[in-house]
Amino acid sequence: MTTAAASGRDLPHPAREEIRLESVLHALSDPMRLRIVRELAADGRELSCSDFVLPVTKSTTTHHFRVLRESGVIRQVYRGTAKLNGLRTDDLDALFPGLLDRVLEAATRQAGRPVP
Amino acid sequence: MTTAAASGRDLPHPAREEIRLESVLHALSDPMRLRIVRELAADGRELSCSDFVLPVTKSTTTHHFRVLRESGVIRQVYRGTAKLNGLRTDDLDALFPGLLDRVLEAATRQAGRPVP
DNA sequence: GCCGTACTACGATGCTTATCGTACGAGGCA
DNA sequence: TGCCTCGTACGATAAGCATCGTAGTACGGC
Repeated sequence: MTTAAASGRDLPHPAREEIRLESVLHALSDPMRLRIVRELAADGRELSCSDFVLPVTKSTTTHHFRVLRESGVIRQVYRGTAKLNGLRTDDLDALFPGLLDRVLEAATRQAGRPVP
Repeated sequence: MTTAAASGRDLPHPAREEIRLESVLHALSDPMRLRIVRELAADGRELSCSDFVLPVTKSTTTHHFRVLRESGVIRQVYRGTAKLNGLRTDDLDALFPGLLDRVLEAATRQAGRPVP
């Protein structure tokens, strides 16, 4: 846990045992959100929302990040004016072992290349 | 191919290479459809629609089977008055190795028991 | 204190979808 | 042939959701 002194308010996340498989699958079934998750996985670090260049407006981006957070796929922490996003790999692997990895692998296969 | 003499018309299925990960995830993200898929996997055989006892009407059931077929998750074949449904495990495993198994495993874990 | 950046909240919009009911077609069986 | 079962088609409905634009809040830097 290197969540060193995240300044500011914090956002509602589902606890590990509240994460529902159906919600996770639904969150991952949107191309834009799958893309976000792939980039997060590829980078490994926590990224701010503005690190993502998506072909939608900022409000739509906010919406997608919210869906990902509320489904338990990502964790969001305010850090000053930025908001850092990280995959909840620990929780997801504990609940659904291997699932996230297979989805990411499947996405890469389908795209024919690793994430840009 | 043991598709022995399925009587009657046949239904439109996506070819293997047309199956999209997002569509599969979306198909599996509905509780009713995930339940259908779990029962199909648990049984192993091809089941007719009426083998499923779902808390929805028949038209809704038809709709869910159609979504599963059009996303490439199941294969449907008419057999007299019945329609047999089988998982496309071969195609799914070829495209997205391990994905279906992990989803099924995750569903079982979450339900706390194998499919009824 | 003021400004700019990062993100949010809210309302609108149009599309998708999960659900139902009813009416219909296809095939087995008496 | 006529009936029953299985499943479909179609229309309706209500909810969900992906998207946008605008207006607003929080925070860091000047």
